[in-house]
Amino acid sequence: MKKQSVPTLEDVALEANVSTATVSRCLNTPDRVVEGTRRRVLDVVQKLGYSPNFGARALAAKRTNTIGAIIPTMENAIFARGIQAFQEELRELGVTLLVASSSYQEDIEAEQIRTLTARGADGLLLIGHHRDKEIYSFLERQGVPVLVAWVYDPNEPAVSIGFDNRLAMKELAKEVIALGHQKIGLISAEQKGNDRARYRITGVRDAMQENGIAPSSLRLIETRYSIESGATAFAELMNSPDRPTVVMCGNDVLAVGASMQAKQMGLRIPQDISITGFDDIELASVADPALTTVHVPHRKMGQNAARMLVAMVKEGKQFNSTQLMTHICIRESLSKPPLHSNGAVR
Amino acid sequence: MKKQSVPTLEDVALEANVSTATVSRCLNTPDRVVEGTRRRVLDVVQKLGYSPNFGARALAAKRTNTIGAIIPTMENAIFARGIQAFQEELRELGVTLLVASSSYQEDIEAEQIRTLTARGADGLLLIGHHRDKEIYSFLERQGVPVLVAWVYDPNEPAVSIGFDNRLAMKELAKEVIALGHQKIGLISAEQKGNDRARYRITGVRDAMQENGIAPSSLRLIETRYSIESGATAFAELMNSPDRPTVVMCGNDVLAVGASMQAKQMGLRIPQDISITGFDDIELASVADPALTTVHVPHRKMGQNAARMLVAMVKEGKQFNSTQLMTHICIRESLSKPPLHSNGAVR
DNA sequence: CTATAAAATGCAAGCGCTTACATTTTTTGT
DNA sequence: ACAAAAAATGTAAGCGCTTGCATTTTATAG
Repeated sequence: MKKQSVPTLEDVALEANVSTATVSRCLNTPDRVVEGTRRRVLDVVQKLGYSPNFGARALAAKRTNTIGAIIPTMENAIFARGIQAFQEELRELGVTLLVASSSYQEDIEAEQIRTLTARGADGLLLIGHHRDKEIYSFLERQGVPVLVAWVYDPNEPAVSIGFDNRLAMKELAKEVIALGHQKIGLISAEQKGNDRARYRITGVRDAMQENGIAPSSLRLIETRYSIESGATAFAELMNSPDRPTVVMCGNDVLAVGASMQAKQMGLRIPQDISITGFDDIELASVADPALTTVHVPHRKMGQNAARMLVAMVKEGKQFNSTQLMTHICIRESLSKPPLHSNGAVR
Repeated sequence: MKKQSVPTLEDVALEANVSTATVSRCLNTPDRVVEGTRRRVLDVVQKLGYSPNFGARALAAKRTNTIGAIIPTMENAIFARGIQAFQEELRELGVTLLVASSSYQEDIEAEQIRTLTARGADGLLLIGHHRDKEIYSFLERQGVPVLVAWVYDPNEPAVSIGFDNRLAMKELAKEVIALGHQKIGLISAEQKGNDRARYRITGVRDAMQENGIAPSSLRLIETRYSIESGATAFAELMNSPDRPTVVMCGNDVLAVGASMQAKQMGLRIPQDISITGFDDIELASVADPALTTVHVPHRKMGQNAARMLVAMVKEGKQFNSTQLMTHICIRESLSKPPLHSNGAVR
């Protein structure tokens, strides 16, 4: 007949005829216990199917070997690869990852931060700098180190690992402009609470300014990240008077949506309309035509983030923000504007 | 000067001039505390930035209001929508979701199950039935209810919510065969440890058998779930002698990969080759041509799963497995086989 | 073989919270 | 206005684990 309740350290200790302290040591610092005892204890652990209670452990030891990450969404691939790499590296380091998503909503993010902190996350990975000051001070008070990813901005107080979104987008925009495009459409995520989106928009504006293109030549649409909304936004852009000759998108998902819509409208890419993305996720290279986009070193970012954060947590190490480089990925969806492209069709 | 350490219940109690019990009640059962006291306490909570320690709470209360889910991958959209809905519904019910991914590896899944259990997950959502018996008995011993999703199989001991993968795929295959296809290619996920994949393959086989098609007419390739591997597998299928006239795919991601590869090879879909998917994720309807696939009610599954699991946890309720219906989504990527399609091209 | 250092183990005090039960305060009925 | 019932609050016992310190055992040296 099975024991009714979950076995505890004490059950193991009793059965193995040692003290709870010894059992604990067998589990946490096995080399402080002599071979024979250890084997005996571990056998009992096995036999009883003992599994330590996390809450009690966290309470007593004041650390959890857990790191939390809060990403805006799990619904598309944008964060998937980076987080996957992050998780893999953490595993190597013996740390568990807890992921939560905020649906791009600040209040939900704040709640998730509290939840993960209360659950004893030793450190937190957050996306982007933008959030209430109060959250940062809360985390500081709790003694939970934070690493911001997906952006690099040395002027922000929080330490970050990522890339210069503004610069990356600016480089791409310069490329676009160099090809002769003067009227630029831009489909972006909503700027509110999303500094990556803001940086990228600024990047386009900067490139335009540097090339003497009037800011009014930019058609900006903000929408949520999904293939479908990319398609809708694209249609809107195309149906406006004085339509752009290129549609730059805040990420690859939007760009794929735009691209599908273009085909649907009978527009050839890039002959009739150029489209660019951002991120270089798998989708970008398999899309037809393959997307010109900005390559982001997601895996590298995830790996480094893991190492940094663990060092911050375990050794109290301080880091400076780390910049990773992006590069432009020229593929088929971008070319010169069509010759007589001054205005709407017909 | 700020307090050095994280404030505890006791700090709040002292400052508010009440007992810790009262503070605890203010937080957990506010209606058992009189208005004035409550306000005073909550003010102090606010002021001190107090946040309850999860471990201590779990330890004392023996529940965590947390549910864990372990999905095979976060890398693509297959599970995203269902899990998103699951999470949203849980939020409504005041329960937090913890997600972990197993990378389709049994041992990692087992580890994650232990981790989440030790962390005090009150219940677990798992994908598919297939896993070591020992894991089930472990969970039973720990008193952690499990709900299996993405499959419906009343013959399995674990209670599940999902659809009949075999039947769904069989229906689609029957449709395919009815159009005249005799040589069928099938790109599947690896069967090992993935009962959904196995069920789906069986579905195709069943449909073939019912229609008197020799089992040898099935070309099966197992590969991992990614656009790229879908493309590779498709190429392999096309380059084999006696190539199929239709390529059925274990999911939409593979199908999109196949579709891209087809275009690359100059094959028209569906005139030269038909392709089908499974899941009906967003990608399927925006793909060009739009994918004929099996629609799975992901959101509904997620929602119901949340309600069931919470009822199991909170009220100890027992459920029978629940079947959700899928339906075939006929779109453009499937048609009759080309007229003279007996063998390789040329 | 004994003295001493080192290694192994045990003891017991919390970690921060919830909750049954005890006590005090407020409300209600007459 | 007073007793009894109800509501609010306090007291204190754990929940299961880690860990500093004390004690016992084993290894090492003379």
